[in-house]
Amino acid sequence: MARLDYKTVAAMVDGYGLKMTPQRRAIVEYLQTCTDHPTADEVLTAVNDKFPMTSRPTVYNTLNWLKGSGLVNEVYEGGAVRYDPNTSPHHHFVCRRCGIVEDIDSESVGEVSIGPLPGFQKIENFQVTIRGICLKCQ
Amino acid sequence: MARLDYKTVAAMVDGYGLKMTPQRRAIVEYLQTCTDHPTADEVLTAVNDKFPMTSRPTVYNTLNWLKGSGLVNEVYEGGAVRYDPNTSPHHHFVCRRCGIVEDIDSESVGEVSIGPLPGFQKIENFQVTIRGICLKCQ
DNA sequence: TACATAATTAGACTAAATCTAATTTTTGTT
DNA sequence: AACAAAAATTAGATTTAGTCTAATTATGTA
Repeated sequence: MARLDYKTVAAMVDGYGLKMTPQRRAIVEYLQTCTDHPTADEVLTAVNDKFPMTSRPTVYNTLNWLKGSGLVNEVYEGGAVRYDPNTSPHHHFVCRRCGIVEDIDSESVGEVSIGPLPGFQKIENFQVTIRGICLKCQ
Repeated sequence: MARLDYKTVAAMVDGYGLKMTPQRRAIVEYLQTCTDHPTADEVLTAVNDKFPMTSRPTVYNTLNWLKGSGLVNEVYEGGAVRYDPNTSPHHHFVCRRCGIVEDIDSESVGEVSIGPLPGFQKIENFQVTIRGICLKCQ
Protein backbone atom coordinates (compact mmCIF):
# COMPACT_ATOMS: atom_id res chain seq x y z
CA MET A 1 0.00 0.00 0.00
CA ALA A 2 1.94 2.96 -1.36
CA ARG A 3 1.23 6.29 0.22
CA LEU A 4 2.62 9.71 -0.42
CA ASP A 5 5.93 9.90 1.43
CA TYR A 6 8.30 12.69 2.13
CA LYS A 7 11.40 11.07 0.66
CA THR A 8 9.74 10.53 -2.70
CA VAL A 9 8.57 14.11 -2.77
CA ALA A 10 12.02 15.42 -1.83
CA ALA A 11 13.65 13.34 -4.55
CA MET A 12 11.11 14.48 -7.11
CA VAL A 13 11.47 18.12 -6.12
CA ASP A 14 15.21 17.76 -6.50
CA GLY A 15 14.95 16.03 -9.84
CA TYR A 16 12.88 18.84 -11.31
CA GLY A 17 15.14 21.59 -10.00
CA LEU A 18 12.48 22.70 -7.57
CA LYS A 19 13.02 23.72 -3.99
CA MET A 20 11.86 22.20 -0.75
CA THR A 21 10.24 24.68 1.57
CA PRO A 22 8.78 24.45 5.06
CA GLN A 23 5.34 24.99 3.56
CA ARG A 24 5.68 22.05 1.19
CA ARG A 25 7.14 19.97 3.98
CA ALA A 26 4.19 20.75 6.22
CA ILE A 27 1.66 19.98 3.50
CA VAL A 28 3.30 16.68 2.62
CA GLU A 29 3.69 15.70 6.26
CA TYR A 30 0.05 16.39 6.92
CA LEU A 31 -1.09 14.39 3.90
CA GLN A 32 1.20 11.53 4.90
CA THR A 33 -0.43 11.10 8.26
CA CYS A 34 -4.06 11.79 7.46
CA THR A 35 -6.23 8.75 6.95
CA ASP A 36 -9.16 10.46 5.35
CA HIS A 37 -9.60 12.47 2.18
CA PRO A 38 -9.18 16.13 3.06
CA THR A 39 -10.36 19.07 1.01
CA ALA A 40 -7.94 21.82 0.04
CA ASP A 41 -9.43 23.93 2.78
CA GLU A 42 -8.90 21.23 5.38
CA VAL A 43 -5.28 20.97 4.29
CA LEU A 44 -4.93 24.73 4.62
CA THR A 45 -6.38 24.73 8.12
CA ALA A 46 -4.45 21.70 9.35
CA VAL A 47 -1.14 22.98 8.02
CA ASN A 48 -1.65 26.40 9.51
CA ASP A 49 -2.22 24.83 12.90
CA LYS A 50 1.29 23.40 12.83
CA PHE A 51 3.11 25.80 10.56
CA PRO A 52 1.34 29.15 10.68
CA MET A 53 1.10 31.33 7.64
CA THR A 54 0.92 28.98 4.76
CA SER A 55 -1.20 30.79 2.24
CA ARG A 56 -4.08 29.49 0.21
CA PRO A 57 -2.29 29.82 -3.15
CA THR A 58 0.63 27.81 -1.79
CA VAL A 59 -1.68 25.02 -0.69
CA TYR A 60 -3.32 24.92 -4.10
CA ASN A 61 0.00 25.15 -5.92
CA THR A 62 1.42 22.28 -3.94
CA LEU A 63 -1.67 20.10 -4.23
CA ASN A 64 -1.80 20.72 -7.97
CA TRP A 65 1.85 19.84 -8.35
CA LEU A 66 1.45 16.68 -6.30
CA LYS A 67 -1.58 15.77 -8.36
CA GLY A 68 0.24 16.39 -11.63
CA SER A 69 3.10 14.25 -10.43
CA GLY A 70 0.77 11.42 -9.50
CA LEU A 71 1.63 11.62 -5.81
CA VAL A 72 -1.92 12.36 -4.75
CA ASN A 73 -5.22 11.75 -6.46
CA GLU A 74 -8.17 14.02 -6.76
CA VAL A 75 -11.52 12.64 -5.64
CA TYR A 76 -14.89 14.31 -5.83
CA GLU A 77 -17.42 13.16 -3.28
CA GLY A 78 -20.10 14.85 -1.26
CA GLY A 79 -20.00 17.97 -3.39
CA ALA A 80 -16.34 18.69 -2.69
CA VAL A 81 -12.98 18.04 -4.27
CA ARG A 82 -10.80 15.94 -1.99
CA TYR A 83 -7.21 14.76 -2.06
CA ASP A 84 -6.15 11.19 -1.61
CA PRO A 85 -2.55 10.44 -0.56
CA ASN A 86 -3.03 6.73 -1.18
CA THR A 87 -1.43 6.15 -4.56
CA SER A 88 -1.81 2.40 -4.71
CA PRO A 89 -4.45 1.27 -7.13
CA HIS A 90 -7.48 1.18 -4.89
CA HIS A 91 -11.16 1.85 -4.79
CA HIS A 92 -13.56 3.91 -2.75
CA PHE A 93 -16.55 3.19 -0.64
CA VAL A 94 -18.92 6.11 -0.08
CA CYS A 95 -21.58 5.95 2.60
CA ARG A 96 -24.93 7.21 1.40
CA ARG A 97 -25.87 8.31 4.89
CA CYS A 98 -22.82 9.95 6.46
CA GLY A 99 -20.81 10.60 3.30
CA ILE A 100 -17.56 9.11 4.56
CA VAL A 101 -15.13 8.05 1.83
CA GLU A 102 -13.24 4.87 2.76
CA ASP A 103 -10.37 3.31 0.86
CA ILE A 104 -10.88 -0.23 -0.36
CA ASP A 105 -7.86 -2.27 -1.37
CA SER A 106 -7.86 -3.62 -4.89
CA GLU A 107 -7.65 -7.14 -3.54
CA SER A 108 -10.73 -6.66 -1.39
CA VAL A 109 -13.28 -6.07 -4.10
CA GLY A 110 -13.16 -9.59 -5.46
CA GLU A 111 -12.73 -10.53 -9.07
CA VAL A 112 -12.84 -7.60 -11.46
CA SER A 113 -11.90 -7.86 -15.08
CA ILE A 114 -12.58 -4.91 -17.30
CA GLY A 115 -12.66 -4.91 -21.05
CA PRO A 116 -12.18 -5.11 -23.89
CA LEU A 117 -14.41 -2.09 -24.45
CA PRO A 118 -16.79 -1.82 -27.39
CA GLY A 119 -15.27 1.43 -28.64
CA PHE A 120 -11.74 0.02 -28.81
CA GLN A 121 -10.56 2.45 -26.16
CA LYS A 122 -7.15 1.70 -24.73
CA ILE A 123 -7.59 0.94 -21.04
CA GLU A 124 -4.88 2.15 -18.69
CA ASN A 125 -6.54 1.67 -15.34
CA PHE A 126 -9.87 1.72 -13.62
CA GLN A 127 -11.32 2.70 -10.32
CA VAL A 128 -14.46 1.47 -8.63
CA THR A 129 -16.70 3.68 -6.52
CA ILE A 130 -18.90 1.57 -4.32
CA ARG A 131 -21.91 3.13 -2.67
CA GLY A 132 -23.92 1.90 0.25
CA ILE A 133 -24.09 2.13 4.01
CA CYS A 134 -20.99 1.98 6.17
CA LEU A 135 -20.79 -0.20 9.27
CA LYS A 136 -21.32 2.70 11.67
CA CYS A 137 -24.48 3.84 9.91
CA GLN A 138 -26.08 0.41 9.68
CA MET B 1 -30.83 1.87 -21.49
CA ALA B 2 -32.94 4.22 -19.42
CA ARG B 3 -32.50 7.88 -20.07
CA LEU B 4 -34.13 10.92 -18.60
CA ASP B 5 -37.42 11.38 -20.41
CA TYR B 6 -39.98 14.08 -20.42
CA LYS B 7 -42.98 11.93 -19.51
CA THR B 8 -41.32 10.63 -16.38
CA VAL B 9 -40.39 14.14 -15.33
CA ALA B 10 -43.92 15.41 -16.01
CA ALA B 11 -45.43 12.60 -13.97
CA MET B 12 -43.00 13.19 -11.12
CA VAL B 13 -43.61 16.93 -11.15
CA ASP B 14 -47.33 16.25 -10.98
CA GLY B 15 -46.96 13.73 -8.20
CA TYR B 16 -45.14 16.19 -5.99
CA GLY B 17 -47.57 19.03 -6.61
CA LEU B 18 -44.99 20.93 -8.59
CA LYS B 19 -45.54 22.83 -11.78
CA MET B 20 -44.25 22.26 -15.24
CA THR B 21 -42.80 25.36 -16.82
CA PRO B 22 -41.26 26.17 -20.19
CA GLN B 23 -37.89 26.50 -18.51
CA ARG B 24 -38.05 23.02 -17.01
CA ARG B 25 -39.32 21.66 -20.28
CA ALA B 26 -36.39 23.19 -22.15
CA ILE B 27 -33.85 21.89 -19.66
CA VAL B 28 -35.27 18.38 -19.72
CA GLU B 29 -35.54 18.37 -23.50
CA TYR B 30 -31.96 19.44 -23.85
CA LEU B 31 -30.72 16.81 -21.42
CA GLN B 32 -32.78 14.15 -23.18
CA THR B 33 -31.09 14.71 -26.50
CA CYS B 34 -27.54 15.45 -25.50
CA THR B 35 -25.15 12.55 -25.74
CA ASP B 36 -22.34 13.97 -23.68
CA HIS B 37 -22.11 15.07 -20.07
CA PRO B 38 -22.77 18.80 -19.94
CA THR B 39 -21.82 21.14 -17.14
CA ALA B 40 -24.45 23.37 -15.54
CA ASP B 41 -23.07 26.23 -17.57
CA GLU B 42 -23.37 24.29 -20.82
CA VAL B 43 -26.98 23.52 -19.95
CA LEU B 44 -27.59 27.20 -19.29
CA THR B 45 -26.10 28.22 -22.62
CA ALA B 46 -27.80 25.51 -24.66
CA VAL B 47 -31.21 26.15 -23.15
CA ASN B 48 -30.94 29.88 -23.67
CA ASP B 49 -30.22 29.30 -27.33
CA LYS B 50 -33.61 27.66 -27.73
CA PHE B 51 -35.64 29.23 -24.98
CA PRO B 52 -34.11 32.61 -24.18
CA MET B 53 -34.11 33.93 -20.67
CA THR B 54 -33.76 30.93 -18.49
CA SER B 55 -31.82 32.15 -15.53
CA ARG B 56 -28.85 30.56 -13.82
CA PRO B 57 -30.71 29.87 -10.55
CA THR B 58 -33.46 28.08 -12.48
CA VAL B 59 -30.95 25.84 -14.20
CA TYR B 60 -29.32 24.95 -10.89
CA ASN B 61 -32.67 24.49 -9.15
CA THR B 62 -33.87 22.14 -11.86
CA LEU B 63 -30.62 20.18 -12.07
CA ASN B 64 -30.57 19.80 -8.30
CA TRP B 65 -34.14 18.62 -8.27
CA LEU B 66 -33.50 16.12 -11.08
CA LYS B 67 -30.42 14.92 -9.24
CA GLY B 68 -32.31 14.54 -5.97
CA SER B 69 -35.01 12.59 -7.76
CA GLY B 70 -32.48 10.28 -9.35
CA LEU B 71 -33.33 11.38 -12.88
CA VAL B 72 -29.83 12.60 -13.62
CA ASN B 73 -26.52 11.76 -12.05
CA GLU B 74 -23.72 14.07 -11.08
CA VAL B 75 -20.30 13.24 -12.44
CA TYR B 76 -17.04 14.99 -11.72
CA GLU B 77 -14.44 14.69 -14.45
CA GLY B 78 -11.88 17.04 -15.89
CA GLY B 79 -12.16 19.44 -13.02
CA ALA B 80 -15.84 20.11 -13.51
CA VAL B 81 -19.18 18.88 -12.25
CA ARG B 82 -21.20 17.36 -15.06
CA TYR B 83 -24.69 15.97 -15.41
CA ASP B 84 -25.49 12.59 -16.85
CA PRO B 85 -29.01 11.92 -18.14
CA ASN B 86 -28.28 8.22 -18.52
CA THR B 87 -29.82 6.66 -15.44
CA SER B 88 -29.17 3.02 -16.26
CA PRO B 89 -26.44 1.49 -14.19
CA HIS B 90 -23.42 2.18 -16.34
CA HIS B 91 -19.80 3.12 -16.21
CA HIS B 92 -17.55 5.82 -17.59
CA PHE B 93 -14.53 5.92 -19.77
CA VAL B 94 -12.40 9.05 -19.47
CA CYS B 95 -9.75 9.84 -22.07
CA ARG B 96 -6.49 10.97 -20.53
CA ARG B 97 -5.66 13.06 -23.56
CA CYS B 98 -8.84 14.84 -24.65
CA GLY B 99 -10.86 14.46 -21.48
CA ILE B 100 -14.01 13.12 -23.14
CA VAL B 101 -16.32 11.17 -20.84
CA GLU B 102 -17.97 8.23 -22.61
CA ASP B 103 -20.72 6.01 -21.27
CA ILE B 104 -19.93 2.32 -21.04
CA ASP B 105 -22.77 -0.16 -20.68
CA SER B 106 -22.66 -2.39 -17.64
CA GLU B 107 -22.61 -5.43 -19.89
CA SER B 108 -19.59 -4.17 -21.79
CA VAL B 109 -17.09 -4.15 -18.99
CA GLY B 110 -16.91 -7.90 -18.62
CA GLU B 111 -17.26 -9.82 -15.44
CA VAL B 112 -17.33 -7.66 -12.34
CA SER B 113 -18.21 -8.96 -8.94
CA ILE B 114 -17.73 -6.68 -5.99
CA GLY B 115 -17.59 -7.72 -2.36
CA PRO B 116 -18.02 -8.70 0.30
CA LEU B 117 -16.03 -5.78 1.66
CA PRO B 118 -13.64 -6.17 4.59
CA GLY B 119 -15.38 -3.51 6.69
CA PHE B 120 -18.79 -5.17 6.39
CA GLN B 121 -20.18 -2.20 4.53
CA LYS B 122 -23.53 -2.76 2.90
CA ILE B 123 -23.09 -2.45 -0.86
CA GLU B 124 -25.92 -0.86 -2.80
CA ASN B 125 -24.27 -0.27 -6.15
CA PHE B 126 -20.97 0.50 -7.75
CA GLN B 127 -19.62 2.44 -10.65
CA VAL B 128 -16.43 1.94 -12.59
CA THR B 129 -14.37 4.79 -13.99
CA ILE B 130 -12.05 3.51 -16.66
CA ARG B 131 -9.17 5.71 -17.76
CA GLY B 132 -7.09 5.48 -20.88
CA ILE B 133 -6.97 6.75 -24.44
CA CYS B 134 -10.07 6.97 -26.60
CA LEU B 135 -10.13 5.73 -30.19
CA LYS B 136 -9.83 9.20 -31.71
CA CYS B 137 -6.75 10.04 -29.65
CA GLN B 138 -4.91 6.80 -30.37
C1' DT C 1 -61.61 34.26 -14.87
C1' DA C 2 -59.82 34.34 -10.29
C1' DC C 3 -57.28 32.39 -6.81
C1' DA C 4 -53.58 30.08 -4.25
C1' DT C 5 -49.35 28.27 -4.82
C1' DA C 6 -45.14 27.59 -6.87
C1' DA C 7 -41.49 29.15 -10.09
C1' DT C 8 -38.70 32.56 -12.07
C1' DT C 9 -35.97 36.49 -12.04
C1' DA C 10 -32.40 40.14 -11.14
C1' DG C 11 -28.99 41.03 -8.48
C1' DA C 12 -26.52 40.47 -4.33
C1' DC C 13 -23.83 37.26 -2.10
C1' DT C 14 -20.76 33.24 -0.72
C1' DA C 15 -17.28 30.01 -1.63
C1' DA C 16 -13.66 27.81 -4.36
C1' DA C 17 -9.78 28.49 -7.00
C1' DT C 18 -6.54 31.19 -9.68
C1' DC C 19 -3.64 35.17 -11.08
C1' DT C 20 -0.38 38.98 -10.54
C1' DA C 21 3.22 41.64 -8.97
C1' DA C 22 6.21 42.32 -5.17
C1' DT C 23 8.84 40.21 -1.58
C1' DT C 24 11.19 36.50 0.58
C1' DT C 25 13.44 32.09 0.76
C1' DT C 26 16.16 28.52 -0.87
C1' DT C 27 20.26 26.60 -2.67
C1' DG C 28 24.57 26.44 -5.15
C1' DT C 29 28.86 28.89 -5.42
C1' DT C 30 32.59 31.30 -3.73
C1' DA D 1 29.58 33.16 5.87
C1' DA D 2 28.00 35.97 2.10
C1' DC D 3 26.28 36.45 -2.60
C1' DA D 4 23.52 35.89 -6.52
C1' DA D 5 20.16 33.49 -9.33
C1' DA D 6 16.14 31.06 -9.41
C1' DA D 7 12.11 29.69 -7.45
C1' DA D 8 8.46 30.03 -3.90
C1' DT D 9 5.53 32.60 -1.08
C1' DT D 10 2.53 36.18 -0.08
C1' DA D 11 -1.35 39.65 0.01
C1' DG D 12 -4.82 41.00 -2.36
C1' DA D 13 -7.41 41.27 -6.49
C1' DT D 14 -9.93 38.54 -9.63
C1' DT D 15 -12.47 34.83 -11.73
C1' DT D 16 -15.72 31.19 -11.60
C1' DA D 17 -19.27 28.17 -9.61
C1' DG D 18 -23.16 28.07 -7.04
C1' DT D 19 -26.66 29.88 -3.74
C1' DC D 20 -29.87 33.20 -1.52
C1' DT D 21 -33.41 36.77 -1.13
C1' DA D 22 -37.19 39.51 -2.12
C1' DA D 23 -40.22 40.88 -5.71
C1' DT D 24 -42.60 39.55 -9.80
C1' DT D 25 -44.77 36.30 -12.84
C1' DA D 26 -46.67 31.97 -14.31
C1' DT D 27 -49.16 27.63 -13.47
C1' DG D 28 -53.02 24.71 -12.48
C1' DT D 29 -57.46 24.30 -10.40
C1' DA D 30 -62.08 25.40 -9.55
